[in-house]
Amino acid sequence: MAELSKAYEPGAVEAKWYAHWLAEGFFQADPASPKPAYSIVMPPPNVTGLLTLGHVLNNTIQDILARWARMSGKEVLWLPGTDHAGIATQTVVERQLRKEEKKTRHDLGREEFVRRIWQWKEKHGGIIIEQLKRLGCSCDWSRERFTMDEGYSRAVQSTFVDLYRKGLVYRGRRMVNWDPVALTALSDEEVIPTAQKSALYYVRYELLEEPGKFIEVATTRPETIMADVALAVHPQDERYRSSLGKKVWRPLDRAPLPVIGDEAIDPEFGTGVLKVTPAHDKVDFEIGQRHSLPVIDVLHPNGTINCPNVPELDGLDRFVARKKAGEMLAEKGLLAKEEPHESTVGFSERAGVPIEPRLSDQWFLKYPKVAQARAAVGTGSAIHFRPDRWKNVYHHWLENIQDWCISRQLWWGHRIPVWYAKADPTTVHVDLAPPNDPENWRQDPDVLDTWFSSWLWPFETMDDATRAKFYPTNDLVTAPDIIFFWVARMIMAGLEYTGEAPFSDVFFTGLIRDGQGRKMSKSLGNSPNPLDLIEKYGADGLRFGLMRIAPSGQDIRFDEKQIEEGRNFANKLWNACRFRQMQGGETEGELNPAGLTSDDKWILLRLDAAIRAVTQALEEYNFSEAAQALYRFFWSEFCDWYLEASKASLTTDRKANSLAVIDFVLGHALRLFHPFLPFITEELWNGMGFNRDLPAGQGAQSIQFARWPDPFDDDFRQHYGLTPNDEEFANAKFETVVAGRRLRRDFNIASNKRILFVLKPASPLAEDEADVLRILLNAERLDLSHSYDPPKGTPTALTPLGELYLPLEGLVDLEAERQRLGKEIAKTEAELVTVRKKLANENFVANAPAAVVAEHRQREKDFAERLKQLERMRDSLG
RNA sequence: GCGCGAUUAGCUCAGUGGUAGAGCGCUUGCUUCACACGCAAGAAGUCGCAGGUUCGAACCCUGCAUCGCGCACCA
Repeated sequence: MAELSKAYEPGAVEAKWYAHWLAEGFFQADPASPKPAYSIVMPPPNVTGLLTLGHVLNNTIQDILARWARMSGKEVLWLPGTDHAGIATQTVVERQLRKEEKKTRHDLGREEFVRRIWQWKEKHGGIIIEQLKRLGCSCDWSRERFTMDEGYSRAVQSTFVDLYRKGLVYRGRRMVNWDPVALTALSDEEVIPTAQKSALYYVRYELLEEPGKFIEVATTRPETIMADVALAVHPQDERYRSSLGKKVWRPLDRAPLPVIGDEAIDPEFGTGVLKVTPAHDKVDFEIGQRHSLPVIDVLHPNGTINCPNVPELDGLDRFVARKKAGEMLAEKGLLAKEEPHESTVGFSERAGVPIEPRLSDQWFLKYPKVAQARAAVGTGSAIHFRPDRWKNVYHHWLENIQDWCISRQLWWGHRIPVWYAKADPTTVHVDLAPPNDPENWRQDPDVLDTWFSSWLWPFETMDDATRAKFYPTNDLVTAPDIIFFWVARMIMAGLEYTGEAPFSDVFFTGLIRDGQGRKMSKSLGNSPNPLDLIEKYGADGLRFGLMRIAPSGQDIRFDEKQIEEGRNFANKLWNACRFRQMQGGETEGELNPAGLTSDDKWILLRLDAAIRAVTQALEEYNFSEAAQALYRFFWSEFCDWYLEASKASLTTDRKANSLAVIDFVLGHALRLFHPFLPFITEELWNGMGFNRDLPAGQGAQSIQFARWPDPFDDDFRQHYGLTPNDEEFANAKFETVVAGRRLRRDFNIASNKRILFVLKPASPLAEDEADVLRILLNAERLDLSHSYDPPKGTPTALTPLGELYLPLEGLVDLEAERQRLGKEIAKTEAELVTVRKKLANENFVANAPAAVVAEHRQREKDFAERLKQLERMRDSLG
C-alpha cells in the first residue's frame, strides 16, 4: 500500500470499494450455499423518497447485522426494494403536471397518466437506492424489488381474489375516512388524531309547536346544519323530556326535524343536545340507522358545500362555510353564543388536512389469522419484539381490530380485480382475468391500499429457491410507528399464506429528533441531508457517529457534533494504522509467547474483553453499547496506552515482537469494526496486508468474509501466559504514570519538557518496565533508587509501584507542597472514615455478601496504609 | 380518561442493590518523531420531588410533578 495520507479521506476510498464489492458480487445471496442462512428484508422506502436520517439509522443497523452475519459464516440475504406509495407518488406527479403543463390527471386520462407516473419512476424514482449505496449497504441489489413489479402485482391481486373467495374481502357502503384533497378513502391507521383549537357554536333550534321557544345545540360544525335530520337527547335527560317527539325548525335550509332520544348522547357535553347529521359523522350515522333517519349529504368530495338551497354557502370550502354559517345564524338571531373549544380532529397522514367522515362504497377486509398473529408475538412465541414493550401496543391493536378499508380512489396502484356487469352492477366477476365478454363489464376503477401490497413483502419478493433457503427471515428492523401499518399485517399475511411467522426478531429503532427534541420534518427544515453529512464526514463517520448515540429503542437527539466524532474516530483508526505502517516490516500475524511484555499481555486481555463486549452487545441488539465498547477499547486502551507504551520497545530488540502484537490487535480490531465502518476497514485490511495468507472466502478478497473474532479460550490464555496479574500490574503502572503526570501538571511543567523522575520502588521493578514508565511520563530519566534522599520540598506522589519523586532543585514552594499533601491526606481520611463507618455497622457485616464485606476490609487497609505514607511524606518535608 | 416511555455533570446519554460514569463542551499546558479530526492534567452531579422496603437505593415499591408518545372520547 502506498504511504497513508496524514488524514483519512473517505470520498475516493468509499467509491472505490463499493464499486469493487458490486463488481465482485460479494453481496449476492446464493440459495444453494451450504452455509447457514441469514436474511433480512429491507422495509421498502417510498419510490419517491429521498434518504433521511431515519433511513440512515435503520439501514445502518441492518447493514451491521448483515455484515456481522456474513463474517460469522452465514449466507446472507439482505433483500432491498422500493414501495410504489400510491398517494405520495400520484401526488408528486400530479403536482409536476399542474406546474409544467397546467393539466390535471383527468386531462390526460387514466392510461396516459399512469404511463407518465411510470415514466417519472424510471427517471426520478429510486434515487434513494443510489443513496443507500453511498451509505455502504450490503444489499443483494440483483434482487431489488418494486411493489408494482409484474409478478408482485399478480401476487397482490391474487391475494385479493383469494381473500374474496374466503369471504374475508367484501364490498360495503359505510362511513369511511375521506381525504378531500387526495380524493380517496383512507384506512383508520392513515388518520392522525390532532388536537385543534376550534369554536363551539351554540345554535338555537325553534320548536315547531311552540314558536318563540328554542332548543340550544352546541356544535363545532355549523356548516353541516343543512344536513341535520334530527336533534337527539339522552332519553333520561329531564331537561328535554317534554320535547321528545316534538319537532324543531332546522335553522339553515329551513325544514322540520324530529327530536329523538338516544342512549349515545352525553348529557354533560354542551347543552346535552346533538344535531344528528348522518352523512357527516360516524356516530350520527349510527344514530340515523337506529332511528331510520334519512341521509342528506351537503359536501362535495373535495370538501366544498353542496347545497343549492342555501346559495350563500353553496360551493364554499368547508372552513369558509363554517365561518359564514356562524355569521348567518348570528344575523338571524339563532346563534346564542360562540365559545373557544379544543378537540381532536383526524388529519390525513398524506395530505395533512382534516379528513371528512363520508358514506361511500368501498372494499373492506376482515383480517385473517388475528388470533394466531396475537399469539405469535411474545415470550416463548415465534416472534420477539425489541424493545419488548412494543408488544403491548401490538396486542392492544389486535384486540380492538377493525376491518380494513383497502380500496383507494387513485389511479396509481394495483387495480382491484373486480368487474361489474353493465346490465346489472350487482353482478360481480372477481378474478385475475377479466370476463370473457369484457365489453359487457366495467372494471372497478379503484386501486388497493399500498399496504395491501407491502404486507406480502417478506415472501412475495422471493422465488421458490430463495424462499426455501431464506424464509422465514431472521430480523426485521423498522420504526415503531408502522407496527399497525406493516408489522402486524405482515405477520397475519405470513401466517395465512406461508403458515409461518415471516421473521423471528423485530428491532424497533427510535425516532431521530432535532436538538430541541422536535420530530425531523420537511416543513420545519430541521432535517439535515444525510448526503451532505456523508460528503463532509464520510459514510463511516456518519454510521459510527449515529450508532454511538442511538440507544436501543430510545428516541435520538441528533447533533452534527456527534457525526464529527464519528469522523474523528475513523481518522484515529487510520492514524493508528499509519503509525504501524511507519514502523516498516511485513504485517505479522503470529505471536511469540516468550517475547510478550506485561503490556502486550495486558492489551491482549483488553482485546479479549472487547471481543466479548462487542459480540454480546450485538447479540442483544445493543448497537450503541457495541460502538462504545469499540471506541473505548481502541482509543483509550489501545492508542492511548498500548501504542504509547510500545514506543519504549520499538527502538530495542523487542521491536519485532511489539509489531507482531500491534498487528495482531489491529487485525482483530479491523474485523470488529467492519460492520460499523465498512469502507475504512476494507481499505486498511487490504492495504496493510491483513488479507495475506488467508484461505479463499475467509477474508482474502474482502474483510467482509473474514472470520468474526472469537473470544480467547483457556488454551490461548495458557499458551500466551495471560493471567489476571498482568492486568493488575499494568493498571498499577498506569496509575503511576497518571500520578507522575499530575505532579508535572501541578508544578506547571510543560508536557513537552523532558524531566527527571525518581521512583523508590515498593518492590523490584525490571528495567524494561522503567523504560515504559519513562516514555509515558515523557521523562529524560527515571531513576530507580531504594535509598533516594530527596531534597527538602521535593514533590512526591504515592503510587502502587512506590514513591515517585519529581526533583525540582528548589523550584518548589515548600508550603505549597505541604498544602497539596495536606489536601490529599484529608481526602484519604474522609474515605477511610466512610469505609470504617460502614464496617462498624453490624448489620452490614452480618447481611452483606461476603465478597462485598471483604472488599470493604481491603479498602480500609489500603486507605490506612496510604494515609500513613502520605503523613510520613509530609513530615519529611521538614 | 387509560397505557407506555423519559427525568443522572452545561449538553447528549450509559449505569437495575455495595466508593456516581462516558463522549462532547469548559479550564490549563503542549506543533512530545501516527493523529490539533490530536496529547496530557483538571473543574464540574442534593441521580425530578415526597414517602416506603433494605444493613445499604440512581437502581426495588407507592404517590406526585414535568416532558414526550400511543389509545379512547371528542356534538
